Amino acid sequence: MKTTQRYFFKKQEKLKSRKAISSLFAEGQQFTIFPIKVYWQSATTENVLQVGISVGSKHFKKAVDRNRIKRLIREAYRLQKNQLNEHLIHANKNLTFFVIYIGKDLPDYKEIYKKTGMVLNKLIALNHENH
RNA sequence: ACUAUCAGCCGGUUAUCGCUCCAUGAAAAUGGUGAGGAAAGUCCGGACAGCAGAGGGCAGCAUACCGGUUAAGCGCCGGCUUCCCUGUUCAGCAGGGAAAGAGAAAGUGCCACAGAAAAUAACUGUCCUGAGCAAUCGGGAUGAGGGUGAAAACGUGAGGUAAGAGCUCACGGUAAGUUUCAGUAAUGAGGCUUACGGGUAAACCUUAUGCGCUGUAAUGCCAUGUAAAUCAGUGUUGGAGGGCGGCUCGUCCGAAUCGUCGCAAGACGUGCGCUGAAGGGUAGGCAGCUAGAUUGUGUCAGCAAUGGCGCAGCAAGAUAAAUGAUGACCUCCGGAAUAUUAUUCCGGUUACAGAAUCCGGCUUAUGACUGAUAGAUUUU
RNA sequence: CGGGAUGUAGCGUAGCCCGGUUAUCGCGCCUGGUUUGGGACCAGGAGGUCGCAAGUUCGAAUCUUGCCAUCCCGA
Repeated sequence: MKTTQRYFFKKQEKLKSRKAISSLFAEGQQFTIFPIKVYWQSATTENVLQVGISVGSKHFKKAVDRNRIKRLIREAYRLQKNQLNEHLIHANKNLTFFVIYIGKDLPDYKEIYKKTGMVLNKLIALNHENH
């Protein structure tokens, strides 16, 4: 896979199954890098990486703000996920995780980019330990 | 220059990376496509879908000046009446605005405090009269004067009377009935008769008109399931239960029997109906799902809302839910410097806000610019 | 997407149906007393745009309408 310089984020990479999400909340592990909270779960079956993004409607009442935050996180994830993906291919692992924005203020793109990078590094580290 | 209202309008091009859907393709990929005036609130009205449909009565809900408009409406347009403001004038007229604008003269209730009394009025008063030396007390008539209050029993004047009173009369006001004219109608202008009985219906209510219920998480199909399964109660044909969605009348539907014991009545088991318990499965795909009371424009009819006809166009369909990120240039705005035309630099290019079945309205949120109308102040 | 309920002092509540005189109660708060001091107790007091706005009425926490916020239910 030398053509990983392309930064896709296709439908298959989104976490869409209602069942999978509820089991993730029930059984998955979690950590927080403010203002982002992550639930994650890994297994050693197929090589699949799926992610879901959400913003609580308690702090952001308007759909415009929620959509904006989700778009920013998605963009940041898209540009930085390749390292995580390569690591998973090497380890032959399956990872699903769910990102929740728990801050109260509208962030700007640079901050989100930085924090998302930290989250992904932490996920890599955690999976390395587990292995 | 400021404020208010109404109408229009939401920057453009391009590069890199990326997303939804569609088409082509074996695939890689290529091409096309992609959010508003409110997409919002869910306040009205429909379309569409499912369920239920022999009906009567009651209850419930909604609407409430008149006409038009529309698929429909608590919307919109035009008119009427009442009220408010402004101007002119002293009769009203003109302009603007508001109205949940049927009925209080069908009935019931309520009207705090104050006041004699808050709706079959009588504290003080006035008059007549009886008792008494007198002060005063008793009987009757009356509803004019008095203060209170948001509201006080048609108004003014005259007659009348023991004192008074719409008790009578003149003028005026309001309401009801009837009638003439104008108007499609609400209503207006008059005639005649009768009455004068406060407010509140966003208190109960009355009258008239209309109304089945549930909503795309509707609904249909497919997939999944030891599941037409298990346990308990109850009924089994003068009958459990159910429908006509609230109640009732009336009416209709409605289960299956068989075996054993017994002379029979009946008992037990089984099947079926109803109710409940415990438990199991799916919470995934497809359809519904976007071409329609459609959008733009011209013209005709109409005071207008709106409608007819012609021409051109096709304009999101996601489902943990696409329409994004970073730059560049142009345009526009603001500031600073050089400078008076202009150039350079810096900052901004946005408010409210994101489709979720689809339409027509209403309500609410909103920045900049352009145009129109109205208002007031300052400067010249 | 559809449906429903509730907003009253810092907190929890009554009053709302059927409008009326200074808006109720408990905890908390403040002041004073009691105590060596604190707590408890006693006495007194403050604190309310009744979620916001408009309307009906002589008069609105209460009735009506429109907004705002919070909470709940539904395949």
